[in-house]
Amino acid sequence: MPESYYPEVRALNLFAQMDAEKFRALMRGSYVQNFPPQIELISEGDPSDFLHVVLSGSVELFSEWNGRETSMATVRPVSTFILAATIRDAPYLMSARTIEKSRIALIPSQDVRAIFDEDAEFARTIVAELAQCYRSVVKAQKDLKLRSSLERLANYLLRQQGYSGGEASFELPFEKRRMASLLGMTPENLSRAFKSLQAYGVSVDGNRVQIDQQATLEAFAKPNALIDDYSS
Amino acid sequence: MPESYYPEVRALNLFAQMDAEKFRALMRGSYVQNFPPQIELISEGDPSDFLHVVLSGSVELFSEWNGRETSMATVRPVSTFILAATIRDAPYLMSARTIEKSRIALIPSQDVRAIFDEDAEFARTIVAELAQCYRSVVKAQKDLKLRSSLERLANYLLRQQGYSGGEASFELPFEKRRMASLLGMTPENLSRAFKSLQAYGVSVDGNRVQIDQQATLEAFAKPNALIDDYSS
DNA sequence: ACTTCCGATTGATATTTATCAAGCGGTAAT
DNA sequence: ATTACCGCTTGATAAATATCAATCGGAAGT
Repeated sequence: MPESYYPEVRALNLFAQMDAEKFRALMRGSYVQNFPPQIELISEGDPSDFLHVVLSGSVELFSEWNGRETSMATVRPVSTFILAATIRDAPYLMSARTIEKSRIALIPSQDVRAIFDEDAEFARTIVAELAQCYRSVVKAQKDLKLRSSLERLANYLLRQQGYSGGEASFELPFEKRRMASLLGMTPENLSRAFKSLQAYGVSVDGNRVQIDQQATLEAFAKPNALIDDYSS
Repeated sequence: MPESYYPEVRALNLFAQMDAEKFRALMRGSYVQNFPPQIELISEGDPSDFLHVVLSGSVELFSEWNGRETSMATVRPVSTFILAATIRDAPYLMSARTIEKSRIALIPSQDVRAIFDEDAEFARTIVAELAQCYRSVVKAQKDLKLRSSLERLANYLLRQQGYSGGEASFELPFEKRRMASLLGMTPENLSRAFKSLQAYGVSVDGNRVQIDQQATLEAFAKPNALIDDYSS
């Protein structure tokens, strides 16, 4: 990786605290690349050669089985993905594709494992990141098993509203078909679900959502920190 | 914790490799306790004061929302639970209750975090265990989102068969109502699903399952290493 | 042996969700 | 400007799943 990229990567939480020498060692075998939209970066089942870090753009993690496909998560800057596979030196459980034009850092998995053993500060950061990822999936699973699709959508909208600054009106971050898959429903049902939420003061125009009766929607959605607060 | 318990805990993967001195330090503030069945050990939302290790018996992890409850996982010896909450010093996302009479080791979370910083070997083991947990939840989520309840049951039976040694006949590890919740369905539908699987050579008598047409069942279930192989 | 209890099962029905088919409406290329 | 495309929406229908009510049957206690 050209040294000009170092500061950008260095600024990430994952690398900010680590020893300068170790950081250089880690960067030496790494790449930063620009990818166009819709490029499949990794395929589930492949060996995990690189830890990936999204620097800009966005990436979708998805999985397939028996001809079906589902969206598992979206990764936005600045986050890693497939950290667990890297650590265990195990095959990827999910595939990844760019949603939009994205810059991705690729760090050889074996270097990550080696530096993990040498740099306690780095080890601590890695384990914190991994624990965070784990908790996110647990929350997603609770969302899936405890809520109907309408309840999932209502809470999803409230979360997005929070990310966007809390205003009554905000933009959905991507296409509705992708949202539907992420929420575990079909695009047709997502349409109908939006319609049903009109009763709670939700209106949609393209990607713009407006929540006119915040309290009413919240009374229906019953958001819960142990499911919906992705920061904790 | 009485020193007589040390060897038993020391034998666990999590502690086997760590420095003797550090191990003693970790044990000094710990407990081993026997619990009767159906005791709620922790409640979701509580602060994570102790890392728990199941030494014998079994524990159910479950979650609640809006008056509904779902089983998230079962923990069997010898495994930890709520490791991620311990590491992040964050509230538990799941509650835990004993299924049967169980012996549980309780290790103060702050000691785990302290020793993590001091003992690189321990850190490596912790991170491997955590990565394993993460991958398990991802597999569970793929199972939920990509498969119908009948397909989930079929694959569940094949996995249980594998754990039991691969014979055509084997025992289900616990009550059907708990299985149903784990698989994301109602007890009524689990009953009906078993009936549907008769067409693929599955018969059930109480907790004993018999698979008469292994190939037929597998052709229907289409088990996949990236979902069903919990060892990788 | 009898009763009580409780999980499992069964049947009838309702709800939720998916599928299929058609049409709408914006965008981009010709 | 026109056309083709594609994602979104809508309606009709089917399939999957849940709910409700009743019964069965084994285990535990009397």
